[in-house]
Amino acid sequence: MGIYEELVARGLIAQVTNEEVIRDLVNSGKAVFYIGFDCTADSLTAGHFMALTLMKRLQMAGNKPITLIGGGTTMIGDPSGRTDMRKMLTREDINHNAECFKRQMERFIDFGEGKAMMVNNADWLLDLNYVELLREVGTHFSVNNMLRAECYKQRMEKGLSFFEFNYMIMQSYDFYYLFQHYGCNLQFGGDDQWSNMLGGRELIRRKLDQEANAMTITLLTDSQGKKMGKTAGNAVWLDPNKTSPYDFYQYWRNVDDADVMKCIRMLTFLPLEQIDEMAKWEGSQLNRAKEILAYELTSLVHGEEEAKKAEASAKALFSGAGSSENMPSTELSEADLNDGAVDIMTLLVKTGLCSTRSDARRNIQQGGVTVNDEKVTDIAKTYSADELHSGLVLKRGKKNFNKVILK
RNA sequence: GGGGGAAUUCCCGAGUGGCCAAAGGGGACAGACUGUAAAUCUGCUGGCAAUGCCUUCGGUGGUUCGAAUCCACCUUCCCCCA
Repeated sequence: MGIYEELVARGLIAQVTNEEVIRDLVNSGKAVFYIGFDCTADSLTAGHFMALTLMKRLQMAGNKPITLIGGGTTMIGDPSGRTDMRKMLTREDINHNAECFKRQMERFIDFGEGKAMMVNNADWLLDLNYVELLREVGTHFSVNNMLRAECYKQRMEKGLSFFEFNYMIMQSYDFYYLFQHYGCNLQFGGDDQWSNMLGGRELIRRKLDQEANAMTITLLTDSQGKKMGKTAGNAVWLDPNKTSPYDFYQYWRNVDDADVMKCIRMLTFLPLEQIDEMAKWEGSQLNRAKEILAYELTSLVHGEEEAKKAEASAKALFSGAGSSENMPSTELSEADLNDGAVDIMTLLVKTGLCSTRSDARRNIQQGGVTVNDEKVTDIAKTYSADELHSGLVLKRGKKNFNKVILK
């Protein structure tokens, strides 16, 4: 089985421009492909993760990945699939974010001699001359066609500025540029990028009369059709300082039954035979599958050691087995004490378990808070320095823990 | 360029002078049930030194005892005509 067939079996491929050509290219290791990443934040997210693993899979099959950092395109912001304009970022922010991306990507992709490349489209996009670009590139785009593109559909109702409308042209230009300078013959991207990618393919055909291809990756959605990799609108980050390995682990540990196998298939590197075997599991057995998913992904992103720690903490918290030493914790100092003690609401807020004191009060009143496995019912309950010295395990709800300790 | 409309809390959306921290829905959170799942039911959802006080209805200023609600200007967006 070639790598292309494996990608299909894993359900990773959404759309392709020319299946035969793409299959031959990747299976023979002759693809030079790129995926673009716009640096809208200072860390990659779980959403980017699938693209990174795809790069890795293809690289392992002998193909050459080009990771494109969108230092230029981020100046505009992709309107695809969005109902409002992105916040404009300054050049400094973008450069900073690009640096962060770079460091994270190096964990996944082997950038050794000739094995992969990293480029930044700021290098060619920012110096483009407007009138020249219009003459060279603009003539090849039909506004009529662009307006029909799926990626602008939503925006036709809410409004779309000319500024953002140009995003497609920038991305198309990237492909054209990489094709010419680095022999890049394939572009990959999220399924929401399809029209942008076709734009590039079309530009290459019109200007150079040559064929370049594009393939989109299935968007990882949950059983309700929502994009995965987000909790309450917040991204699940790959940066351990923004999303701790424990939280990362928990995110995957908690996916719906309906989504586990899909995630395992699409995101992990486990052999397909093993996955097919697991696909037969049912009911509470799926819990085991979730543990595997969470462990595998945490291990890929944060390393085996962190994955083991996260798993051990989870076991300690949920089943009583294992140690609590790796649980998220908060250190207090004497300065946090008031008359030698701290009240429960302060603790909940200090540990980040509750966002405000009101929030803490509500949680206590609804019976959602325990300390060392004892339910707290009094919002004025206080804990002495002695108790704090030996450490208290605070729990909000069923899944949120934090150990407070007074130094 | 001309004409019309809109901006409300996390989101959608009601509210057109005091009864408004603001209906309803969604989401989030907590409880029950479970398998750290889903579905269902219940509660809850601005903040605080809390039978009260403070901040919030695009922005600034004004009218009024009192403004999300009225007036002026500004900003942004949408629709129609050019």
